[in-house]
Amino acid sequence: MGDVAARAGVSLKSVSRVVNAEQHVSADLAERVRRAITELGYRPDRRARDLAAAPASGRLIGYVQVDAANLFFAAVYRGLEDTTRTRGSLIIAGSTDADPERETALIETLIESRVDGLVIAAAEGSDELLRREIAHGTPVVCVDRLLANAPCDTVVSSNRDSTRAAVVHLRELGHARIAFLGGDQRVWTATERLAGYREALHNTAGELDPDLEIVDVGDVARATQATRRLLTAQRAPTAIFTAQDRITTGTITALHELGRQYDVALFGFDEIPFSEQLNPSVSVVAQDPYEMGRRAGQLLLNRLSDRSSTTPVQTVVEATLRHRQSGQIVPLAPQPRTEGDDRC
Amino acid sequence: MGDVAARAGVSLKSVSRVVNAEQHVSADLAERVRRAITELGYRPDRRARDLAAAPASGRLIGYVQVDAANLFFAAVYRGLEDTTRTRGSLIIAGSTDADPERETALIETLIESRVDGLVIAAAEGSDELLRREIAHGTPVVCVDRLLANAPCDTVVSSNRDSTRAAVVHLRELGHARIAFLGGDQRVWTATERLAGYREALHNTAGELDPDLEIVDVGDVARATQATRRLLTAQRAPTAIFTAQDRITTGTITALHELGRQYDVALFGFDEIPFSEQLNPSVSVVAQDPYEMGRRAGQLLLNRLSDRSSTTPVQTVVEATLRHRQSGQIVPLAPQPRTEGDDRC
DNA sequence: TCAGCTCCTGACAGCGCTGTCAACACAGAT
DNA sequence: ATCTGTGTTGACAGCGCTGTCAGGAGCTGA
Repeated sequence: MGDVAARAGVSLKSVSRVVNAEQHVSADLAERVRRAITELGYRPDRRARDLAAAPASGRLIGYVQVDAANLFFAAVYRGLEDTTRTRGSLIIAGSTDADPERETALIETLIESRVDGLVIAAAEGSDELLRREIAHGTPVVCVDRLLANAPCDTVVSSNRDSTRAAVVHLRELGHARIAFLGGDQRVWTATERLAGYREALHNTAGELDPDLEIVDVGDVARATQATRRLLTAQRAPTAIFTAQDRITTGTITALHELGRQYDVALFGFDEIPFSEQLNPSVSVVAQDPYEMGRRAGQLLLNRLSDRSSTTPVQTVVEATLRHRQSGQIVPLAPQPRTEGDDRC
Repeated sequence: MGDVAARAGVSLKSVSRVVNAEQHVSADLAERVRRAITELGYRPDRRARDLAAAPASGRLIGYVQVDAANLFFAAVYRGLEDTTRTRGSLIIAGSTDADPERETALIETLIESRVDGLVIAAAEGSDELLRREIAHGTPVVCVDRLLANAPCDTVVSSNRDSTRAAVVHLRELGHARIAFLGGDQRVWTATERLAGYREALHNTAGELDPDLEIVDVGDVARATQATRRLLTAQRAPTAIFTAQDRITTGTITALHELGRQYDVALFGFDEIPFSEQLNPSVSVVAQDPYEMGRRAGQLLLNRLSDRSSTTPVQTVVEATLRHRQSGQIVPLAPQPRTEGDDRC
């Protein structure tokens, strides 16, 4: 920057003014500075600018996610990126793999980078650290998770309601025994979905059999295994609700292996690729992660521009029931039924 | 930091020493400083540290990708993240959506953030800017693309060779007319794959019909349409090579629509989700994007630690042919055949 | 006792930029 | 001729930290 100033024969401050397009700069001087800049290939140093300028210009945002290679988190990221780009913000992201230590370390590093805002789409954890940071004045938005006892904006899906709706649908098809395959119950979304399942059975006077509630099968292999066990057991379920994309994948694999894909109904949480092309096509509750990221970005930007308000905003992004073939399969045993089409 | 120093009754420099775990610090002083740090909740400012410290400590890495929500780029990101985390590096990423202007703007912003290294996994573009930056001393690694006339490390897949192998395989099954559906030919990987297709036909004395070479159908909808057109035309192909995951998806959709999925052979480039569960299961050339990201990270770390070497390193990550059902379908018309199983 | 050494500590400049404030030029008004 | 106001410019301090260097304490051996 000094070189530019020297070459243009002006002061440092004048270069700064030109670079920032401030007013009260004569056209002549601006022109000289601009020429010097291109001749020297000068690029301002963002770090120094942020250091010297007033704090929290909203130029750097931290994004904490479970796994960047997971479609859900990648889509949230994209939504966030697209909303915040308009303000010229950059995003520093990191994956935690649901490891609390990694999560804490990552958040600390982001804080040290003096991000102007933090978006957390991650498993539970680091609550204390986050609360301290919020108290310290950094805007934090939680996506797909909660943060108790802190004024923290939140964006979540309609986990419980949508699960309940899907399971009620299976009940209306005549299914008496509906299994639930869910993920790690330490995660809030997982408990919400289980609660939705129970509510559905409760509301429709359905059978609440603990044997049909299988949790902590959050990866493909365990879901495959659990499905096999479920279907080869006595009093096997006639329908399965899978509470997560990886579980849905595992269950589909098992169903195809056993050749049961046409007689066991399946409803999954999370859209999966090729849900339409599979045979039978797969009914799912589709979240909208891109929209969740967009909302998170907007909430963050709002906080950044208006730091006075402290009431946290809770946003629910409605998930959509996508009715396809697998969720329309009716139970094999003769049952009274009110609706439903054939079994493909 | 001043507060910490005051509270501990020491100088700024001593706090700095403790924070950086330098030697020649008495246990007593270190203890006092540490206590003051926790009491005050002090967190060092990474920006200021990087600004004051010697340059290029490899703490910040820029990653330019086409689309963060795309599985390929997300996996590259993950590989990059996992390799560079060991050095305590953070990654700033941005998506370009293959828009050259966005790409240039993004790279410039990253340069202004004084990233210590740059990984570019993107469509072509910004070559001049990158060359300048390389000349300026910033290590740059190109993933899945080339950068001519610059000492730039590169990580690519075996696009041409693997495509050739897959098409040769189809030829050996007896397919005389094999269509090629490819993406934007301004992109290097797309031209490589087309070249591999042509080499395969050439090497096996196959028919090179321009009508069977369809390019610039890089999204699902256009691929679906192109497949329909291809199969309803006279002298329709008996096998299709799709040069990209989105094209493969579109072609599968069309094949299922037309009920032709069992008599038209399909081999795709890029692994797709549920390739095993679809019926017929889908043969693909599987890239290893995570590994590509890992290699890119290693190359970058090497450059960062040894700035002397200037010879660029070219890395090819071998793609794998995953033979499944769709690529084993033999042509309908009676043909001499040497191998292959039934048509599902 | 004192040079010569190691170990520890702090003063100070400076990284590259921006905010503040003062200075100056020149217009129009008195 | 003097005053006020507006537009333009630069000097300088300081953002939060680290590198350099000098100085003091404490130990060794002569």
